Amino acid sequence: MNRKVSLKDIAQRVGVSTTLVSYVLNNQKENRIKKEVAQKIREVAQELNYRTNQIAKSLKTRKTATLGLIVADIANPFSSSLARIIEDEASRHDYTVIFGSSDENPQKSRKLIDTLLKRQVDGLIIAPPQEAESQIADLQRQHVPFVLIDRYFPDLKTSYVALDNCAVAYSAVDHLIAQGYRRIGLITLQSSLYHMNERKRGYLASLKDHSLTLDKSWLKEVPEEQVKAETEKAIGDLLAGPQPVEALFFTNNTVALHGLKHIQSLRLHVPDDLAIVCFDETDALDLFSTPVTCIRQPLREIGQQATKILLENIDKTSKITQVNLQAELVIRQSTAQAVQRLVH
Amino acid sequence: MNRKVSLKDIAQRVGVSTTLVSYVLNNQKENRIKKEVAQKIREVAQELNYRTNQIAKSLKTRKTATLGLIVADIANPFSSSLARIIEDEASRHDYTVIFGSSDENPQKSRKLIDTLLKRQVDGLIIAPPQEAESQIADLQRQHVPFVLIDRYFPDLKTSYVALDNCAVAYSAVDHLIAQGYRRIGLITLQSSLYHMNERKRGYLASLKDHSLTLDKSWLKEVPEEQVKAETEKAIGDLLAGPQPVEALFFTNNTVALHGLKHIQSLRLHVPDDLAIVCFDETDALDLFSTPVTCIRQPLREIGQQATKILLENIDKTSKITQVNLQAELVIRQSTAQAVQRLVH
DNA sequence: CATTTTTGTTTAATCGTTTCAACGAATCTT
DNA sequence: AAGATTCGTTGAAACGATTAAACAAAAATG
Repeated sequence: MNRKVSLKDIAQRVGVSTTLVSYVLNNQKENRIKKEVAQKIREVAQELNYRTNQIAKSLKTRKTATLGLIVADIANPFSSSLARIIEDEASRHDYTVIFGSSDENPQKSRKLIDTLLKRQVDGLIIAPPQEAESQIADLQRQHVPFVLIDRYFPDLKTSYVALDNCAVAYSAVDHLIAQGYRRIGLITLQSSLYHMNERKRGYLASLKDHSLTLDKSWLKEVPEEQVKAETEKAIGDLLAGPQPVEALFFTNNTVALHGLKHIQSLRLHVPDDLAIVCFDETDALDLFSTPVTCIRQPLREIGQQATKILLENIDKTSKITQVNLQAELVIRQSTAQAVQRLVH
Repeated sequence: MNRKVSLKDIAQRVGVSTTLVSYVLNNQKENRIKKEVAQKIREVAQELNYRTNQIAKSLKTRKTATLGLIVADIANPFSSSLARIIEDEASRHDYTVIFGSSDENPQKSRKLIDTLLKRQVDGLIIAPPQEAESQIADLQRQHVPFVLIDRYFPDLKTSYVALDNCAVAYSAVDHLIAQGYRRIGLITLQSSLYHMNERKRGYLASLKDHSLTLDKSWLKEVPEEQVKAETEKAIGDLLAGPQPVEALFFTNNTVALHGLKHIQSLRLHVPDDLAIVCFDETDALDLFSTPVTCIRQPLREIGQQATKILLENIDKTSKITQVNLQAELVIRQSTAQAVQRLVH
């Protein structure tokens, strides 16, 4: 095919050295270079439709102006919304983003990190899956600039931007109790990840602080591989028997989506038959019959902070920044007073 | 910081040339190289935690093993689902993906294309925005391998993977008519894009073929910038007056989402008060009170075909491949017989 | 006018790979 | 045993940019 236009091509055409062309196109040594020559170089560059070979530039400068982003699944609205924010933030600083989905799988995550580092990304933003602690520790050992988002490992001194998951889960359950609900179920993902367990911890702590007896069977952990089927089963279990739960707390958007679909298909009335709180605010929730009380994560803040911290770590000295953000409990109809419920 | 390990480092450590190290690590000239030396090189590479500098390799080989992906908005589930499929497909061939969102804006799109080409991506997968025809023509002139997805320009002889939008829109309206609906409204985006107009065309053609008089006011085109407010206004208009529409056809997921939310808030009963068909099947639809009849795009097929065509175009001769896929009309409760409706 | 300074430009090394061509040594021909 | 092959390895030139250092030519200085 037709070889791409290089500095050399422009240099030859104008009759100068590539150095000069480089200086002109990078606006360097401006006061030194003759106006007419600079002008001519720019004209020819334009005319030949010259485009910097960023690969060559990167090799020389050891900077790719590229960030690597590893999320659980780019098709999940949580990940893709975050990706969009990070893209915009990166772009404002003339960085581009290479991404990959780990599927919550540590092998994939390791492979992705390797691929991205081979490509010499300047830094990484990672939502690490389970059992990725050693990979992250490796990164640190190799002095790779990175920031964790959404999840982190409390035993590792790394930069991260995450929520105070325990606190917001606590407040959600608090709210349910204040609304008069007593038998409150939790449906969460079976996971060793800290952030998920923090959500569980918040739930348990709230129940305990209100001296509510906890029925162990109210806490359902569904395996990652069978979310839909297992969530449906969990709901069935929680509603069966003489003492069904009065409220349900879903700890992430996947569980929530499947759960709500199932509740819909069971023709349960929310909140009359069952009150609902969801972690994560997604577009989908708006179509549910009853407006759903949910925990709104400050996605913009997470994405922007993560990018900011990473960029700082890239061109300055590497210091560790840990950001814990507050999430907001958005109260809607799905957790209306249990009293009202009785009036019905 | 600590410089990265290079071939040279391994070569020095083993006491051979970088050439030999390169051969060994790339599994070349295997029959020529002494087993023990190869073994030793591999050991040292492992020990030093060597990672190919893909940038240097790319400069030399003129291949980056990277695809550029330009979508309208990675945060939109349509785009992100497609992105995920393309990611997987690319990854199977050891390619990675750099992405960018154009926001339906030709300036952004042009800038993105430029950025990605500077980074020497081997090819592009693009969902082009309005007024991007000239950019695409430029790409063609520069012999850049690319494939358009979702949208294309009928006047341009380029590779693309898209739907037969007219046909599936026609069949959707056909279905509504068969179900007994006569006054059928369309809410679409104001756009010069061919695929959007094809959807409109299918709607009009179906009405015409069934000799239904078309009230011009049934066709609402909402501007991209004010989708929510304008969609709500359009629904208001269509339902006002003595002859409100009996059915509504939304031509994309954004309009559909806002539309359904509004219908929900108006406490309209679907399909009794209003039948609904949506373009695009998204998770969100499942939470709507009535299961929604919708047009399911073969996303996997689109993503896989696009990637396949692009990869073929990259390493072989460039030929133009145009793929028109059929979409599926998934019939659900939201378009139940109008007869049933009257029985109520 | 000789010297220094400034101006405008170029030479050449470098980034970390790949890969062709060349090489000496060992082995095979005949 | 001399020449031709094969074996195992290396030298060196790319790829396309950046950039420190060098360099003439012109201008300023005393």
